[in-house]
Amino acid sequence: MTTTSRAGVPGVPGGSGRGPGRAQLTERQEARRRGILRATAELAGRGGFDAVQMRAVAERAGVALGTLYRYFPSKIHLLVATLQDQLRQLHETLRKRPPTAADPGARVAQTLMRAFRALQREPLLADAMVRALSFADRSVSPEVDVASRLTTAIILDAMGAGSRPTPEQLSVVRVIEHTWHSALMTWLSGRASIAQVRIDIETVCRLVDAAPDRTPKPEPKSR
Amino acid sequence: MTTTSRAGVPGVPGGSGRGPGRAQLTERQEARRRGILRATAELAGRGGFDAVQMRAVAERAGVALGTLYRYFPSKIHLLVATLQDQLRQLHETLRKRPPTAADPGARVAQTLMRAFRALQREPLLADAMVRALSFADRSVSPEVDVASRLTTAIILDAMGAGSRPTPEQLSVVRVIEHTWHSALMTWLSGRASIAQVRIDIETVCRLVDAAPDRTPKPEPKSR
DNA sequence: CGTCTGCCTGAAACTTGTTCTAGATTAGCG
DNA sequence: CGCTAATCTAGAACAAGTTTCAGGCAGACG
Repeated sequence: MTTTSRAGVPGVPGGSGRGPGRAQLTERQEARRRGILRATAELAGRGGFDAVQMRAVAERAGVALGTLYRYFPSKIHLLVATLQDQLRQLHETLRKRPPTAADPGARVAQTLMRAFRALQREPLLADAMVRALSFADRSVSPEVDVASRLTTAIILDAMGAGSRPTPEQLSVVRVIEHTWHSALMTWLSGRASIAQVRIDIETVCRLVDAAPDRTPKPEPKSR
Repeated sequence: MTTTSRAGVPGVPGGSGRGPGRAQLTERQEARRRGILRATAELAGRGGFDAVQMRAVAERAGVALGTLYRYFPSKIHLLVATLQDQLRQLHETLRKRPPTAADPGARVAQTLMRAFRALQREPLLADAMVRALSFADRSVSPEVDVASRLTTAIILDAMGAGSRPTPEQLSVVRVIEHTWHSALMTWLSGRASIAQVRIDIETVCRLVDAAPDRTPKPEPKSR
């Protein structure tokens, strides 16, 4: 249970003797991986977290159960990878059609509400991904971190914070992210309405305009 | 799967023909319930979420597995009930020694940091409770709602918002709660440091002092 | 061409949450 | 006291995530 990552044992298919960095997959392997993620998204979209059953994913993707586990060491890893996929798509879309509001805070709110509407179109898929994200333990930290960084990038883009956000701004972004995830969860579990989620998002986004774009104090902190 | 709550079938021991409200338990049953919760907290404190295994809880509490399930219809229910317990204790403690800071926002931050330090003393118990809370689906909504209301009450107390908080204040409290839960999760999964959690809490608490204590419109709400 | 190493398959096994069943106990009540 | 309904116990059974194993296949390399 929660074996974390094994040392030298092949984790991802191609991850044995290759370089220590990103394991790079062959053509067929890349296709297999995509097929697994597609099967996952389909199942999740139809029945939410519970419908994403490892045997079902393997069968639908046309791979053996053991192979599925070789690509994704747990159901949580699988769903977090799916989330990463969706976030990358969203980031792409947003890059093409950026938010239009004047204030940075309003732009962030607009962006998040757009994402929220996208999730409302596939509530069961959203359920699966968000539940996985919040259930993830330490063994999934690296993957969750990637997802978190993607979300941060999306919010920073909306703020127009440029390439060097202040620590102040980063704190605000973290708080926005916290609110976003948690508000989403309350909506998914039926304890908050869509309107309430909007209010929460707008409330927390007020912090953005209160945070200075560039702090006028150039003192370097020692960590 | 996720059978939600059955209609007339006995859910809690005493919940068959009695009044429609809270099922009230006999002496022995109340003791049994407490014993189960104690066993749960002990196991959680020693090994976190994974160590709270239903068979182990039943054995340690000296009840049969079926009985455990009669009292708490799932592992998640069990852990959320444990959380409710802890929140009630915390609320009690805080009532005796309220935060001392001058500004409402600072008082809230002080209160949450005190709670955070308490959790740091039992990180594995915290892990179990928070993971359960965030993994809870619709079938646990009522119980999660109780926990949420307890948290809200604690924060409102710290704000000194009196008995009639404004909708504005309630939104801010919800956002604080979101941040609190999510920041806790990032800490528990090792993706954020204690210092970072403090910063996030302090950041979000800035919203408190920006929200009006009493809106200048004295219209009474019907409710 | 033959071999070798690593990847993939199919299937069984194991773990833990959850459900079910049959019988023993208990509590309330006439 | 004896009856009845609810509760509790022990244990099997089931479901889904995860692990393991024996063997097949394919490309790399001599």
